[in-house]
Amino acid sequence: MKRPTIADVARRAGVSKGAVSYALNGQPGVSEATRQRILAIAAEIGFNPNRAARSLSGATADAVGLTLCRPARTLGIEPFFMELISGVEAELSARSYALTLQVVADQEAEVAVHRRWWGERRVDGVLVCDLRADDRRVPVLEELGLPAVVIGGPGGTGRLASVWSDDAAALVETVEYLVALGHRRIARVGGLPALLHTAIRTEAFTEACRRLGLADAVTVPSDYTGEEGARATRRLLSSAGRPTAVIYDNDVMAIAGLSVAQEMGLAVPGDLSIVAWDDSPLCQLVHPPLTALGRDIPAYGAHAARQLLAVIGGSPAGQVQDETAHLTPRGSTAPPRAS
Amino acid sequence: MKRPTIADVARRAGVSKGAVSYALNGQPGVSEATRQRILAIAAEIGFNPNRAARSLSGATADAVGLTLCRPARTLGIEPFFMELISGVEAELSARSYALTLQVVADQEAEVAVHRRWWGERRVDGVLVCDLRADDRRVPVLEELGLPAVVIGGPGGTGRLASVWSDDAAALVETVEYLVALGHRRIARVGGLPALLHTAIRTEAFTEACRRLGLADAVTVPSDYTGEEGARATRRLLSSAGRPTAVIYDNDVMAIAGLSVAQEMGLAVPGDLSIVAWDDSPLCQLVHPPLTALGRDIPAYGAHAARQLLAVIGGSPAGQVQDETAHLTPRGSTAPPRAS
DNA sequence: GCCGGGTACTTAACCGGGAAAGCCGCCGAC
DNA sequence: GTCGGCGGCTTTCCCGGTTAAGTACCCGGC
Repeated sequence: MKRPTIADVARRAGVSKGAVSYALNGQPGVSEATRQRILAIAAEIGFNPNRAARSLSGATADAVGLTLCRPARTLGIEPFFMELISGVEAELSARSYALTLQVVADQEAEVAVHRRWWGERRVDGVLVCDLRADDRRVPVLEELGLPAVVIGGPGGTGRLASVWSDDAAALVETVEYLVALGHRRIARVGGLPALLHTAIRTEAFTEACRRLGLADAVTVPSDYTGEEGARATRRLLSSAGRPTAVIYDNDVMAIAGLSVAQEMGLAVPGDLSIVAWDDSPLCQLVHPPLTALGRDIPAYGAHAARQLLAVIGGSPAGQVQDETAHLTPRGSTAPPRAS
Repeated sequence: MKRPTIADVARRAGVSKGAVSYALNGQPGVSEATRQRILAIAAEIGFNPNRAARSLSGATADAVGLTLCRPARTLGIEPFFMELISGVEAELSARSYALTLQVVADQEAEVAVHRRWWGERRVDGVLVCDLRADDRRVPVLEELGLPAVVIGGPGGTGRLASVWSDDAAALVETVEYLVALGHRRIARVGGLPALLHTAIRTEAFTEACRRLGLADAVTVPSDYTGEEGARATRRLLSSAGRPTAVIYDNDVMAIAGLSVAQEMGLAVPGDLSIVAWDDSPLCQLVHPPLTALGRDIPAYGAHAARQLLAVIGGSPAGQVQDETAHLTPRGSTAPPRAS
């Protein structure tokens, strides 16, 4: 089945391909009658302009790129990315932009992909996830002049646009809530230490605990997997002066932590309160349901996509603050049992 | 920052762009010395051939498409798709193919996307998920002649290539295992009834139960969400002659079912055995850990991608059978308590 | 009756590669 | 010494759109 070109439409309409181009793109230069005739013929034979030809003369690829730098296992287990992609996609497809996805092994590979995409003009811009401290992708993107929106921050995004959420505020709110319940020994199981938002959360946690006069604010680093979350929890719960509340940097680790507590004979929330970051439906499926810090991730993705399209369109790079995660108290948090 | 073209390389090398093209593509027609000089210059100035220009003359987009037709919420919660994408991506990026992703609302939209992609030559082929009985996408793809690989089956794929896994065999194995443990009342919480693999599983379940002489093989339809899984479980466990074992079509529903059982005061596995389909890490995070039917999903995706590249390359469309899911017994299954 | 100006087109150049065809100089064969 | 053939290029055209520049025609005004 061969695909019709603009020349086929032109021939059927008895006009030149220039006229067809004007008609299809809503440009002046053809009469209304001719325009309608051309549109009808194009629809009838199922004409779609060849994207390559259009890109070649127009210099726009009508596609944006997203690279994911996580191993397959943690990519699958975290609802975050798929929800983010849904949101990004909803925004992009409404404007007929395509999303090109690439899973990479490390930042080196990611930078190489960015360079290639830009050189090939395969994408008009990229979305950047998992920002790190002194992220090497930022200077490269600035140097290339490749439109980009960083999903994360604040800070560390150079002159690039970004969409960020105030994780520090959310964490402070959580610590204050736990302290209000009567907790004095609060620990945290953090995400990958290399990621900037982990550092931001750790800093905020430490600071909030000090301000509220809590003894030691332990953060155990982890990698978002259930195994690591379980291991970290075991370590915390086995220590002398074990915490009465633990905050987890994602829901999977929180669920693993809940299991460990139960396996060690500790009642949740009686002996241990648990708070999860990322309020996926999983939090409501376990017993007790988890108190969680949640926000609208698809909307986050949609905002990032919208901002990227704006940057591609020439708008100045801004730092857009998205909704702050809010705490939904459920059955996993309660005042600590008097000991 | 402007991007170098083949003409820039040619000028620097003091040859024509034809010569550069031959040199870069490993064609005969240039001396080895010239080829090396051109390659060095291209690398030095960071030349990448413009993908649009190459597509325009070569008629290949070097990209494949994947459409996902699920609401954002269930997309996020199911590790399946993200793992599948990881596998697809690994295979594609090894061959420098890009993956273009689109999330659509329904099959109508999906067909429209396929037509557009093909007309625009944006992709060289597509992967098709969530096959339905009498799937309307199949005849359209056949008519368009768009290379495609269906992820699912067997059956219903027309003349399209497919990669499938023998869900019926896996389900039979599971039923036989439960019967061997002593269960006589087994129920199932199924996935979306419209999906072909749900129908295949339901058919196999009913047939296996009849063959083994089990009274009634109830399948309660659901939609893969935890809420629906919980509701279905409540219904099953409230009925007279309630089942002693339940098989769930995904792990999220199984976890929800486990919660419901515990909330109703039933011991798992003492009063109720639970088997989950899709053995994600979540299955090992709950108490008791779930007996699950698992297989290597990234590999499944990689096989599909490899087959699609073969079909694009002109190989005849074949039906490739992938690994059958295997049962990993864990703590959620045991002989039923004598009642 | 001729000119100016707008409308409705056509023509042709261009985007950046790929590749067929052409050209030139050199070598060996007869 | 002349011709064929080949290596190593260059020239040219092509892919399928967009768009600047050109053209034919019509209409109104003076």
